[in-house]
Amino acid sequence: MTSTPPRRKRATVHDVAREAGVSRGTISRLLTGEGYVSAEAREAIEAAIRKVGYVPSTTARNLVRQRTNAVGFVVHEPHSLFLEDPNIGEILLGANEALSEDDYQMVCLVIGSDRDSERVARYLRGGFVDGAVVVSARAHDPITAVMRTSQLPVAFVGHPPDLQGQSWVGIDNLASAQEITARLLATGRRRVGMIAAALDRDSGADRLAGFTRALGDRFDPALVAPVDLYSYSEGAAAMSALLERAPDLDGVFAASDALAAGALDALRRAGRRVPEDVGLVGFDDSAWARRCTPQLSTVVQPAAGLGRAAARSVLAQIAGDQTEPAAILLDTPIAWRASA
Amino acid sequence: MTSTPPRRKRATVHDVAREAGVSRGTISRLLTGEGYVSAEAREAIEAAIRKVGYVPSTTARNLVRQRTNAVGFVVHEPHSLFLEDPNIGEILLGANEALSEDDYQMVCLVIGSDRDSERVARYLRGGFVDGAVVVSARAHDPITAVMRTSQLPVAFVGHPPDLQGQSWVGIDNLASAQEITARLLATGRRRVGMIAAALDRDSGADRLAGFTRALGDRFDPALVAPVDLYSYSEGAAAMSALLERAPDLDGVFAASDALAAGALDALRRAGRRVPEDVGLVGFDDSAWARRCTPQLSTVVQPAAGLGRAAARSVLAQIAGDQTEPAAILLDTPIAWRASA
DNA sequence: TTGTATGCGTTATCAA
DNA sequence: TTGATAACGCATACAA
Repeated sequence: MTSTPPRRKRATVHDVAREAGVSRGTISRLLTGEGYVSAEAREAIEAAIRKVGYVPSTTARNLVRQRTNAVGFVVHEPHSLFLEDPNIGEILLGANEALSEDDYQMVCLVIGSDRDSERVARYLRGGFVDGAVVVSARAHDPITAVMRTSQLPVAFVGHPPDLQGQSWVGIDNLASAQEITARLLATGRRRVGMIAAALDRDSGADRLAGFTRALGDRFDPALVAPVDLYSYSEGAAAMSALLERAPDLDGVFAASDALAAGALDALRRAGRRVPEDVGLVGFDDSAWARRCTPQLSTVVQPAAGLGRAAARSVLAQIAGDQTEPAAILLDTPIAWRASA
Repeated sequence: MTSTPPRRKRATVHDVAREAGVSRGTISRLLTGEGYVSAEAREAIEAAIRKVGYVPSTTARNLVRQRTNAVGFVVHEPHSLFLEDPNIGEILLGANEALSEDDYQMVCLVIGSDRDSERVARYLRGGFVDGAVVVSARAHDPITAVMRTSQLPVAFVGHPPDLQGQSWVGIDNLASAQEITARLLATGRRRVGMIAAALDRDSGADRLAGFTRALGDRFDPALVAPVDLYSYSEGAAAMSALLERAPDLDGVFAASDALAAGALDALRRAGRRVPEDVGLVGFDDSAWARRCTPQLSTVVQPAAGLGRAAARSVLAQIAGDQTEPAAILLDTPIAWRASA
């Protein structure tokens, strides 16, 4: 035995053909399931395949078929958003499920830097995939432009503001924020604040708008604490700041459950009881919501459903069934628990 | 405007050649940076490329070059492990970073079903990637066998028991579990239990072994509560069960921070103070650890480092720099905080 | 039912 | 410095 393994060259149809004593065409027909292959030919081929250890080259097949049966799942990851956002994992699983049903391979591409961004763009346009699901894109992300100019079927989860003529799926952030705020007000709270986040994305801006609308005349801009990310620590910090500015606060709408969880701890540290002194509601119904004590009242975001819907849209576009760009809105029930 | 967009066929080198009035060879040399192309040729080509909207076909390029400059990142996802395990995200990011530095594209493939498993196997063996990082594989996962028979460069994060002749990176679960248990004992605890998880993986089994070894004669099997997943809810349930069996418990080692967080809540509900009545330590130093009150004392798992090391190993194998299978162990310092 | 020939869009080799 | 031409490994239309 030499120390370097022989690293055999991979076997090709050619090798199988020679071994089985048939032509390459016959083999191809067998593998693609086109039919028209005799029982004896089939057996000879199958034996030969095992013997030479043949595995079809997807690359070559893709080239001639002009499609890959793969769909990209592109996730932007500005500052570990990928880790903090509990929705992305669910969206990914939902998309994978839908693609898997049609025997499409999901390839997840994460963009963590400008360099990644360019490489992913090359990958997408280079014919590696037949379409893409893009999640958590922000305004002016280069990938948005790439998807516009390339002819690739695409569906966005959430819609970056500069979207045009492309499909997206999402929820009605404004309406659901308005609804849960109204519900919080209905418990008798008089001084209600909000921890807003990611105002440069539609989700963030719309949730704030919904909050504002629900409050109407009672809206007080001083009771809004804007932060960058939907994270636990930002929630705690914002809550402390809010309490400092308005000690008489008796209700809070946090733009995500992670923020709410942070806020909850900050409230506890400040000696406020929830829900007795302060009513608290969140958004997402992520794992956070049930983990908190008391459990959070929150807007249920159908994350897996979003992934599925986006994937299905891409598949429909690939199949030619969906030629017009579509906007799909999914329902967002409210889970009313103990925090308000 | 018709309702169906014209969906132009993509331009090829051929088109560019005709437009620029040069041969395909010259274009190829320009694009691949081989040199030997005159200034005027370059300009003509660049103009032509813009005009016809040419984008090189990665598929065709891969076929002739016999490599893709892509590396797979395979993650098994039995029952939403992907969502619960905070390490995977970090590992992924670390791997992506290392691959990105060498201008390799990371493609993340998630296996959520048997069907996925087969498709991913095809994808991997079909020449779609030059190598793969495999994370959280269990014993007898089909993918492990696939990686063995295919000649693909691979590095596992953690090592499934039936690994042979393949590289892996990990931590010394046994030693670090032993160390933190000893440290817990050093605080004067006399009745120390453990919440063990995922005993069918090396990580889970080794952590239990380390715990056992640290306790020596004092080890009492009745104080071990085994669960399936490293999850918050399993931790809470296991802690309750443990308290029922052994009310005099004064110390707990949870096999992960998520478990510890669940245990913490269960302890609190049972009226036990941490760390006064019960000392609690975890494992991972994930976001959970700092989020708990009190913050968890825990073993620091270098998740991003694991991803980087695995990716580097694969890159080295692709480059031919690493011909022998290697086992790489990373350090695991202990973060001693307030929970014990 | 099978074999043959051509094409998929590149890169690489060699003359020119 | 450039241009023809042969791979790369497979699918497929067509002839047998």
